[in-house]
Amino acid sequence: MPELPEVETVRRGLSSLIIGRAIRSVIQDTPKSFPNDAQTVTSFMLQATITDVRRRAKVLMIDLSSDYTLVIHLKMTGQLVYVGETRFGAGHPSDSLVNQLPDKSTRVTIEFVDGTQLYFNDQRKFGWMKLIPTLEVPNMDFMKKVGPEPLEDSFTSSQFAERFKRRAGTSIKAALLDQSVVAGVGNIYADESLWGAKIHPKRLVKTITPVEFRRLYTELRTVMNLAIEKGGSSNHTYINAEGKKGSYMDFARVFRREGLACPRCGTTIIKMRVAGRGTHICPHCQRL
DNA sequence: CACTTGACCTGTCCGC
DNA sequence: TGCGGACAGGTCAAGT
Repeated sequence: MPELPEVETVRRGLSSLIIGRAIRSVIQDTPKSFPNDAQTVTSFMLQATITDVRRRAKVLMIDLSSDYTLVIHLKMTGQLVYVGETRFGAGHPSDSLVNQLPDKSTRVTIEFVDGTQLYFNDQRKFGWMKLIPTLEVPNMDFMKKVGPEPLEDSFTSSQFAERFKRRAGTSIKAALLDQSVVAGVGNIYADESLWGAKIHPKRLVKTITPVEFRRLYTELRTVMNLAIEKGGSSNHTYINAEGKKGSYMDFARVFRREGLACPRCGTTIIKMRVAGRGTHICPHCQRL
């Protein structure tokens, strides 16, 4: 699923919902989704309290009072959904999504001492959560190689352009999706920002001009900030920590809009394959 | 080293 | 209505 804006939306939701709660029990029904052994889970999760919820790139980190951290990657179809006191309550009819959990895609259930639950659901089982000493998290291979956060105030346009030099021979779309170049960009916001910057996704990195890099930097940040404001993008799988969908797709300009008019020039948007991914462009605004 | 492709999984949609 | 294949918002391990 989730790219930076969706993961950030989940982080914000979880932050307000689970910090301060103590864990009563953990059910891991697939080792693939949660590889730690039961002994480690018992020792460092049970009775521990959630102290913080952080994000780096597309990875979530739930810090525990035991000085361990649950590191979580949702990959394509992962969800973290909190079901609290409102289960069967006024705002949630008994057939609503959160009242149907756990379901067949539930991989991990964390129950808190107050009786509320956090579910990790993942239809395709690509996602994972791992329990790691908090101090070890920065030493994970992923953390060591991932690129800078694109929405940090300190991240400049010139740093952005500089990061791409290592991928000079590949397409701009493949480079944008490379997490070691810039953190958190996935298929939706790659397409949306390339459209905004009027750059064809197959253009080789080495042919992108400084002016184009500057436009791409600005568009990427604008699109991602808007997406966070709208609670992310939802297909049939993505939901936030409260089980609700995001509305960015109502604002998307090319992504999954093939056959519709480009909002800038009216040309019909087409879908193609770039870097092995479905890719949406306006063939008039974005030329090779 | 840089680059591309296939693999990991399950479910859904589309064409025959 | 059934079946095969392509495809899905992500990353790795392989291959060239």
